[in-house]
Amino acid sequence: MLLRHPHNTEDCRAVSEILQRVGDKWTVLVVGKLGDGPLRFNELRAAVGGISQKMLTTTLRGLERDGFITRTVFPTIPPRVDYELTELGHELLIPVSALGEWARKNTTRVKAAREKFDGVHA
Amino acid sequence: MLLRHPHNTEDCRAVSEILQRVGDKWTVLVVGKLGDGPLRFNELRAAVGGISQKMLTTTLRGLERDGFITRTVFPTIPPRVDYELTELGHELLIPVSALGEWARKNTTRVKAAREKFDGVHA
DNA sequence: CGGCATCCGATTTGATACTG
DNA sequence: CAGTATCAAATCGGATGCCG
Repeated sequence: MLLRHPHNTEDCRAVSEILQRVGDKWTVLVVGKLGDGPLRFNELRAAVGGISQKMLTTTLRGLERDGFITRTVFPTIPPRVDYELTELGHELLIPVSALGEWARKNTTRVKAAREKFDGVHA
Repeated sequence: MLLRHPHNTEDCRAVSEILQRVGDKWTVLVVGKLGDGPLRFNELRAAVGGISQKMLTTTLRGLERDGFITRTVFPTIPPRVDYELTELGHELLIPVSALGEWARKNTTRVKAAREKFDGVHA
C-alpha cells in the first residue's frame, strides 16, 4: 500500500546511519578507488590524494569492520597489505555510484542555487 | 569506453561532497519527512524526533541554500513557516531512497560482519 | 511560532614522531 | 611499507536564554 518513498522513522534512521558511514570525508573516495581492483596501502593513499595515513587507516578499518573490504597481509619484508572490495562492497558501490552520477549531473544546479542564496542573504 | 563505474578523482570528490551534505546527522531524516509534502517548522521537528531546533534550523538552511527545499514565511501572528521539497529535492530523493533501500536490505549483513570483526579483534 | 546568539562538551581531522 | 601513538586544531551537536 506504500507506492511512494518508504520513509517511516525507522527506515530513515537506517538510511541515516549508513549515509553517515558512507558520508564521512574519505569513505567514498576509498571505495571508489578500490572499485577497479585491489590496491596496497600506499597505492590507495596516492590514488585518493590528500589523505593522511591516520585517516586512511581509520577509514579502512571501518570499511573492513562493516564487511565492505578485505585486508590481506603478505608477511614479507617489507610488508605488503592489499585491500579489496568484498561482494558486499561491490554491491554497495551500485547505489553509491547512482548517487554519484546524480551528483555529477546536478552540481551545476546546486552551485547555481548556492550562488542565488548567497546573493540574497549577503 | 568506460563500461565500469565512473570513479575518477574529480567525480569521487563530487560524490563525496554531496554525500557529506546528505550524510550529516539529520539531512536525510528531514528530507524524508518532507517527501510526503510541506511541513511547518515544529511539525517537522516533531516528525523527525530528537532534533534540537538549532540543528533543525541549520539543516534547513543548508538544504535551502543548495536548492533542495523552499522556505515560505506567512507573515501572520504567530508566524507560520512552511518547508517544502523543490523539484531538485524530489529528484535527489530518488537515488537517496535507492541507497536507503540497499541499507535496509543489508543491515543484517553489515551487522553480521561487525560482530565477526569485533569477535576476532576482541 | 520560529527562530538567533552564546557557551560548552564531544567528536573529527590533521600533523608529527616513532616502530616492526 | 604499513602502520601506531600522541597532541593540537577544527568542527559538530546540544542546552540555554532571548526576541519579533
